[in-house]
Amino acid sequence: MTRRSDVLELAVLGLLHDAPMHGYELRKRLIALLGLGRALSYGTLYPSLKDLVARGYLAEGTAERRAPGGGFGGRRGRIVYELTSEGKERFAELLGQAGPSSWEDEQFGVHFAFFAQTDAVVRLRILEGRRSRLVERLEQFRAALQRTRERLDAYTLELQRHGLESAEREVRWLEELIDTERRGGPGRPPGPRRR
Amino acid sequence: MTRRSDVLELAVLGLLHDAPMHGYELRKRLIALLGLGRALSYGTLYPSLKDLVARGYLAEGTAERRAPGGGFGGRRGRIVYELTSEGKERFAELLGQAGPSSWEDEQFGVHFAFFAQTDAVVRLRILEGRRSRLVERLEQFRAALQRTRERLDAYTLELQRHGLESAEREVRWLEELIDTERRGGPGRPPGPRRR
DNA sequence: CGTCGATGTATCGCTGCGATACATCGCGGA
DNA sequence: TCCGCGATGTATCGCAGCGATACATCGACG
Repeated sequence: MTRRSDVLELAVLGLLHDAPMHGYELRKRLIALLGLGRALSYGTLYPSLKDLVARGYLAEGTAERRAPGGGFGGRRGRIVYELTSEGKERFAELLGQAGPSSWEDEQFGVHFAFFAQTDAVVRLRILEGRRSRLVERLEQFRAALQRTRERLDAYTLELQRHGLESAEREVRWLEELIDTERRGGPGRPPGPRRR
Repeated sequence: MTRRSDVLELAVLGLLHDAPMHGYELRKRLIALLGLGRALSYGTLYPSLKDLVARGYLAEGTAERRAPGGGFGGRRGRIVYELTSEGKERFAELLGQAGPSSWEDEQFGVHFAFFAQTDAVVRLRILEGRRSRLVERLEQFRAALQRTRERLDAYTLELQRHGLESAEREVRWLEELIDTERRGGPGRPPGPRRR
């Protein structure tokens, strides 16, 4: 499962939790947040927003935007989306989940992005789940490589080597994060942090 | 542009260039080749194969596979796909192209995978195109980060930092490849290579 | 005053992904 | 002996969502 819209639900709720926004702005933030190379399409975003409104998690507000000269002016004003209280509950609920879906590729990024608002126990569970997921993939990959090594030309071999190295580095990064997490996390250690 | 099927066209042609294969096997190889985390669906592969057959690049051969005991046995035998001579020409044509599409994310991987069969000039052009594409992305990313740095919490910051570092490493990798390429490439220096 | 690029909302066609169905094979265990 | 199960294998269907496009307003710049 884990449709694109699932990722979107958490991300949108999270972004709007900080401040109300309209679609265009939301889209830019989402792309930055998710590190999407491929741009997120409006054909994905707007239907998703409509769905969230229909489910009662978002409210649409129309911000007046009239031409200084007046007249009838601003037809088609911008639409500002805002979290309802149900939306806030839903966000908290999603943040509390730490199942397999939380550490699949795309979901992980979003969950991580909101770690500052996430419970420490959940954070750790997600990081560890993600790590074992990656390690598992790594094993499989190494095994496959082993089986076909002698059949490969220099370029293919280099490509595989590079892929393997990236994956290993990813695991090491996670391990450091887990370690930091266990001794208090980067966010809020006992003493208050500056700004 | 650059639909999934475009990537598939080159990849399929390239894999079948080495040896005829049936769909199931082809799919496994494609996934390994493209480093696809998300599995390539048959709903993508089979229609694509049909299209290639219709365009005359592939020929379908049915390999008999009857039960030892005989009988009517092998209904629905496996279908072996094989490159036609037009297919070979098409493959060579695609390998010779070095346009922007060759160094976009997914296309680049496939092109790289067949570098051993690619002309040295084209190889270099693709590598350099890819590099400047990545550098460009990097710049944008850095600028965006600069603009929002102080608004970010520790976790988001760490995520961005990690993304940036990965991208930088990717560029360095490409630079090494370009360098190697300029002094003769890993594949075929003057002397002949074993096997 | 014109126009150009950024901001902004919205929809439509078609690609291709996930799920599923169906069939045969070799294997290990009751 | 034969049953079940997982791997091998071909095939299609629903529908999510991506790319393209249309349309409108804005500020900036010459």
